[in-house]
Amino acid sequence: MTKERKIDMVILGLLSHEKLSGYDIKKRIDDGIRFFWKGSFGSIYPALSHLEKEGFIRKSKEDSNESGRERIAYEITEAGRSNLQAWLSDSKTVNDLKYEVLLKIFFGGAVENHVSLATIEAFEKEIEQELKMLQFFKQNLSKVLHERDHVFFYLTVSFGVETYEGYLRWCQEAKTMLSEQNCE
Amino acid sequence: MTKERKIDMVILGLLSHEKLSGYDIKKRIDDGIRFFWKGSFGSIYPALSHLEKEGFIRKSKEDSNESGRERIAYEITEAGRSNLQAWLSDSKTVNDLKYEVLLKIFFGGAVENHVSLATIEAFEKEIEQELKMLQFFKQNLSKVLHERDHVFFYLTVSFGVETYEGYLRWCQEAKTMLSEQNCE
DNA sequence: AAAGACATGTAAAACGTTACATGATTGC
DNA sequence: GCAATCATGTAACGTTTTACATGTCTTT
Repeated sequence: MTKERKIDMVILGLLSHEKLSGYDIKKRIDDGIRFFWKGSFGSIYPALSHLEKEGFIRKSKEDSNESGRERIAYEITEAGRSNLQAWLSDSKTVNDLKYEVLLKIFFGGAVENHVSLATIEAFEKEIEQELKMLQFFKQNLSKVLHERDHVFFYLTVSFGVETYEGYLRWCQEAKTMLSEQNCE
Repeated sequence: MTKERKIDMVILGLLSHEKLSGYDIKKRIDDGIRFFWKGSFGSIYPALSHLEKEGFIRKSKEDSNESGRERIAYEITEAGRSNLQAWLSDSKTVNDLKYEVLLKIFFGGAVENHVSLATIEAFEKEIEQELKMLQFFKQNLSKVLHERDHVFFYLTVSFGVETYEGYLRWCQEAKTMLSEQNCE
C-alpha cells in the first residue's frame, strides 16, 4: 500500500482504539509499548501530518478549544483502518534488535573481567526494575482477559516477562562464569 | 572521547582479535553477531575511512597484492585499543529493541484472531530455525571454554538460546490463548 | 561459460533523535 | 509564584540502509 513507515502503523493502531492527540500518542507509546517500540515527537507530529494528507486519519472536531490550550485530536478513517488491517495481515515481521550489552560482552576479551561484570550488573539492575513493573501489569491484566482487547495487551506484557526472566537467568550464568574465571 | 558511533566500536572490537578487511568485517558481523547487531557495507567502509583518519586503525602492509584482487586489511592501533577499552569500561548500555511481531500482536484487536495466529506461527518457525543453530554453536563452544576469548562468545550465544527459548514458550501461550478465544 | 564468492566504494533516500522555539494550564 | 505537565511543531544532525557501479577470482 503505502511506504509503510512503522511509526505510521503505531499511530494507526493506537487510533483504532480511541481519538488521540500527538501528545497522547507519545504517552501511549512510552507507557504501554516502550519495551518493544519507541517514538519521539519529532517523528510523531510529521507522521500525523502526512497520514492526514493521505486520508488515513482526520482531525476530530468535538473536543476543540473549550480551553485556550491547543489540542488536536485525530481519529482513524475507514481508509486508515484498511491500511492497518493490510499491514497486520502480512505475517512477515522484521524484528530489529540492538543489544549494546551483548556487544560489550562479546568484546570483553579486550578488558579485565571485572569490567564486563560491572556491565552485566548494571544491565541486571535495570532489568529487575522493569520486570517488577511488567509482572504487576501482567497480574492486573490476567484478571480482565474476558475483554478481547486486553488479551493482546496481556500477550505483549507476557512476552516481556518471559524474555526479561531469561535475561536475569543469563546474568546469573554470566556472572558465575566470569568470576570463576578470575580465580583460576 | 569520540562521537562513539557504535559501528566504530564493532569494527574496533573485531580488529582487536585479528586483521580484517571491510568484507571480512561484514562476514564476521553476519556470521557471529547478527542476532544482536547488524551492519552493512554502506556503513562499514565509511567507518573504516574515518577510523583510519582518526588514528584508531591502520592499513596493514603484509598481505598486499600478491594477487590482482584488491584487498585492504586493517589492524588496530594502540589508540584504537584504548578507545575500545574506554567504551567497554562504561557499564551503561543502550539496548534498542524493535519487535514488529509484538506491534502486530498488540494491535491484533483490529483483525480476526487467525490473522494474529499466522503472525505468531511465522515468527515461531523463524525462531525455531535460528535456535537450532545457536544450540549447535553453544554445544561446540562449551567444549573450548578454557580459552578465554571463547567464554565471551559462548555467553552471547547462551543469551541467544535463553531468549529464543523464551520466545518459543511465549508462542505456545499466545497460540493457546488466541485459539481458545476463537471457540468461546 | 556462468555463477557465485571476493572486494571496494559512493550516492540517494529514509528515518529518527535531539534540541530548539513557543506558549498555556494546573497543582503545590 | 514556580514547577510540572500539557501541547505543537521545526530544523539540524547523524546514522543506516539500499541500490548502484565496478571488477577479479574460483569452482563447476
